[in-house]
Amino acid sequence: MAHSPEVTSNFIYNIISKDVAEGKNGGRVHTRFPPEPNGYLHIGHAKAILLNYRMAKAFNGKFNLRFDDTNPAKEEQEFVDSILEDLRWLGVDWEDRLFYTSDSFELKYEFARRLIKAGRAYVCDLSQEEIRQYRGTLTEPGKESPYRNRSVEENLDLFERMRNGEFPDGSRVLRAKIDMASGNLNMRDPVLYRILHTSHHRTGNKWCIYPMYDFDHPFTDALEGITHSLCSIEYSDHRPLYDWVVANALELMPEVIKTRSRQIEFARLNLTYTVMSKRKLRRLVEEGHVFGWDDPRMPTIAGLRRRGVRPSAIADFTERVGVARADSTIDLALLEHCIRQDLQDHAHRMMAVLDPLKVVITNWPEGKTEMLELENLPGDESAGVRKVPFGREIYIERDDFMENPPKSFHRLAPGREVRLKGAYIIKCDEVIRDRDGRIIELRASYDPRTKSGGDASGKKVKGVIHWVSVAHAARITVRLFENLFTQEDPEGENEEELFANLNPRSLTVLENVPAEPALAAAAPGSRFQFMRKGYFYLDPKDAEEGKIVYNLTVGLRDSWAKQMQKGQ
RNA sequence: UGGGGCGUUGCCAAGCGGUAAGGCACGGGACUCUGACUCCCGCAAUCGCAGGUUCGAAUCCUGCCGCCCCAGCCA
Repeated sequence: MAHSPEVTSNFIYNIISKDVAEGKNGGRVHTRFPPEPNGYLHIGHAKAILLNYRMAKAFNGKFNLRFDDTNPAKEEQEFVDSILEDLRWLGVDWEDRLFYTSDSFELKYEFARRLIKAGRAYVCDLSQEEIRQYRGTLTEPGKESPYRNRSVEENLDLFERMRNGEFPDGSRVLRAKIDMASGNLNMRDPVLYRILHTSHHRTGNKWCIYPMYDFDHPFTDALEGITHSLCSIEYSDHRPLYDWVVANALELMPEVIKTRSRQIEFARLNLTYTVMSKRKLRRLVEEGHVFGWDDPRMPTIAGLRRRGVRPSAIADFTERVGVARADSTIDLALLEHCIRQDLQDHAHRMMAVLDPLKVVITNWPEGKTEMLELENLPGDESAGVRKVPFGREIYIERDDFMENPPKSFHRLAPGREVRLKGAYIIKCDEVIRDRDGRIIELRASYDPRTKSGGDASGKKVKGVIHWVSVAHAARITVRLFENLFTQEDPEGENEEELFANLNPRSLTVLENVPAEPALAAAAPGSRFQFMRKGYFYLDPKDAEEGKIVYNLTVGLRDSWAKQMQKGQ
């Protein structure tokens, strides 16, 4: 079993504990995940999703799913569907609480009206460029809009006419009246509503004004009863505005707003050798560097799923990376470790030879086939056994043979013996070459006394290698993957250089790979360990077209290869 | 020259005034019909730096240094 580490304490858990102990919001805990449907979810989102979900669970609270669809120009149904699929696959449960921020546009409109009546919001006619200029800079205060002191009546009238579609895009906005001299730019009369004559994927053409995130998000949190609104660190600067909106909602909309929601920020996940930015991921897809959002090389949930990673591995990983406020980049090796550990006790062992070299066992009778019994999962009898055909000609991996091996090499070499997994011990007698000197075949002899399970020979060999019978081999396609990026920190690279130097070996397709017959008969979506190679996943998407394609999920650790590398 | 954050081993990360958890990576060894898995052992005289408070500081105070984020009618 994949064992989870002790749930180490984290600062968010500590904050929530304290809030509960103090009886805030009646001691309730209610979290949410608020994706914008404008892209696919990636493993960084998984961290956020599971953090929110776990916090709710840990305190016997609730978890909502809410699509943040305040910008119709960027959002699409395709992404809503993919996000839903990914979340279900991850195993989070929002019960009956699937919401869209657009569900409450009407209430927000009313809230905006009350803000106007309270003299805390106004319609501003400044152009986008003027608003920018009036905002000031990081070091200089802004100046007040000339429209800042319009009467409540005029503001109410103008705002209603904005809603009624009387004004073109960009001509007016609704702004909060806060503080143009604030050191925090977010507080310099932030825009609350803008005019957008764009059809929305849910509300159609009902609205032509749409709320901004900073106005919508805190209100919606409070409306849904969210007690702890977890988000990434770049929103820290927005917290005063978040609090401003929640406080006003509580005061001005007491009939529907009861919760004093609180925002807590944490550092987003970064992984070595991969990018998490939505834009760069989109670029990989749109420029055709990968097959799609679900390409197994992508760090998307869909990509990881298609690679063969199980949700339990992602859950384990997101627990192990921890939660903190410091910027960090997690070593890809940790993810790979979690994936291997998760598959270790589940994936049945099979044999396939990725880089075949033929071996003829000269003392094995021509035409004779023996059905050998192999365990599916050594150490776990409940996983059962299977029959694997063995014959006179077999394939072994080319690198399991060395003509002039160092003494530490435990595999096959001229005059040396090795055990064929689950079969017999063979000795290499002869090396056959083509006219170019390339090794094309080995001749070997087997020792009949050494049959696996009943070896009476007393022989001890160091090496055990996998094999596939030539006469019975099924043929499969195998896809091997390497990182898309060769740089450890691609996010920190110059983007054009980054895309000009993508790893040319990120994908290797091996056709006609000899494999034991069971691999061709497996159900789509099956996961196996190809012995001594790695974990592989029978691609369900290709299976729909009748193709048998195995994707590499993650390779096995290989201390021999590591040793060889060191020697060079 | 403004505001908000962050700095604990190669990478993460506990720690919240009482004398540096854990994981990954790495090195060594055992075991092994997967050079996998598993199991042992090793891996921070020190917590960005410098002062100060204290019997005692990674934890408190002061000052430096370094890194990240913010000037969308994006989220």
